Amino acid sequence: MIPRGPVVGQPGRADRVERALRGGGEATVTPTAQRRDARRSRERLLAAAAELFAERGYAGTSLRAVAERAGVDAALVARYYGGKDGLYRAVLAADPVVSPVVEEDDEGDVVDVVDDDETRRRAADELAGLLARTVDRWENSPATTVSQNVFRCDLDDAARAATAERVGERVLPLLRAAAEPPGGPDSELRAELATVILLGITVARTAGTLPALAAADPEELGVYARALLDAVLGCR
Amino acid sequence: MIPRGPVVGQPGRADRVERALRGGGEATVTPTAQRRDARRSRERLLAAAAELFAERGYAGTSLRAVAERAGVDAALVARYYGGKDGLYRAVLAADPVVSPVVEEDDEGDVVDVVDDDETRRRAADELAGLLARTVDRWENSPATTVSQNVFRCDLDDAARAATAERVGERVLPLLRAAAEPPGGPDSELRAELATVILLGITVARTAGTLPALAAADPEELGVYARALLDAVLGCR
DNA sequence: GTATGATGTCATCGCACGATGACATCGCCG
DNA sequence: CGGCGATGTCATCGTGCGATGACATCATAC
Repeated sequence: MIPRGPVVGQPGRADRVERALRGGGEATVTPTAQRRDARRSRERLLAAAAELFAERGYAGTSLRAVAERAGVDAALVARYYGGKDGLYRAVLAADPVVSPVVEEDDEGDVVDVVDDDETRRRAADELAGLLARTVDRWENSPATTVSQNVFRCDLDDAARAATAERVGERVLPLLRAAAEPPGGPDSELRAELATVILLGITVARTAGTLPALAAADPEELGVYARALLDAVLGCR
Repeated sequence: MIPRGPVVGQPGRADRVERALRGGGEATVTPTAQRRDARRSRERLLAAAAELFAERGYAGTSLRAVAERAGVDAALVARYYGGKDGLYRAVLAADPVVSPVVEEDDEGDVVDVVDDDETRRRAADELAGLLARTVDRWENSPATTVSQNVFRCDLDDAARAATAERVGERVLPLLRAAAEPPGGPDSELRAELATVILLGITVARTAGTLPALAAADPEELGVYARALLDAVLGCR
């Protein structure tokens, strides 16, 4: 194709109608209604990237596809995340791994905690909660990128480290605390084996290669998962 | 770059010295010594592809890299396998998933069998054998492509079907036979859960994101795996 | 009203990839 | 010897990708 110079009159055609419609009611709260909202663009890019990286992997996901799903121009990835790598890192950093613990504190705010100090005391309760959240993910949501990454052998060092960090924050503490005897010789190995069980079921279910697993009732699956966790963690 | 026509005198410089050296001793058995051996080229391509697909995944593996590792020209992939897809399918079809059963029959030939008829009768032995072969893989070899694919969510339908077929041939029959009661209501689900445990440990170990799992002694890991298989399959 | 920084859009660059076909070389058969 | 099919080699094509910078548009400050 022959290179053309800039074209006048075409770009950025100032959708005043749409803008008037969308920005209508909330002028004082958010003067910048829909368009020209950097935070919104960043968040939409992050959400679209989280979906696509989980569905198609890093190499299989193009920035153009992410931008299209986000309804945003692909060049904004470079502006807000520095490039594909930065976007991927942001996705890993925001990955919940398992469904967040949603509790309301005294003021009614929603908080998401994996309480590291009290875990040992309430180990049994916490384990049951983790299992419930995992079963919840089996019901509703596909496996996240971090969960999948635990079983991916093609990660570079940075991605592997970020994955390990997220699993270490979100999953391992509870399982470590539930391993009996606490602090025993193999407690770390047993916690990681429990991770393989929980996340392995999650990921294999999303992958869909094992038909009975993909079709199984999540509650029934939870019963088996509980038995397996007890077997490896030594709870009874 | 300006297109150039064919260059005379350069290509195919007839390494007579190397050929004479390598083909030296076995003229009658294999007249075509090293060069010009289609079978060898095919096999080297397949072996290199199996390594690289397992290390870097499908999208992360280039045909040029496969050809380089195989010591072969990249165009031969098209000739012998029709393209990248065909090469990948060939790798899946040849994937042993777990280390092959090596037995010697009466004539001393080496055979690799997963005996489907006798499995039920010898279920316990077979399960122990499968576990031993899996532990052996933990000692020596990285997880194969099929094993990894059980936990990959970015497969197309053909790759998923091929993966399911290989797992169904090589792993599931033994675990199905070991599920108690045999043919019970959840035997299929339990066999698939056992697959997730065995292959999940294998793949996560190769992935290297969980440090204690990656560093664990294979024999000790085998003890835990055995307990988990017993828990889900109902053997005791 | 105008200057300025923030935000969004577009065209294009260079690169790596898979695929392809033309051509060279070899071994064999008559 | 001469033809021919099998095998190997090379150059190149088209494509899609990530990255980049020039430019347009908007919101706000003054």
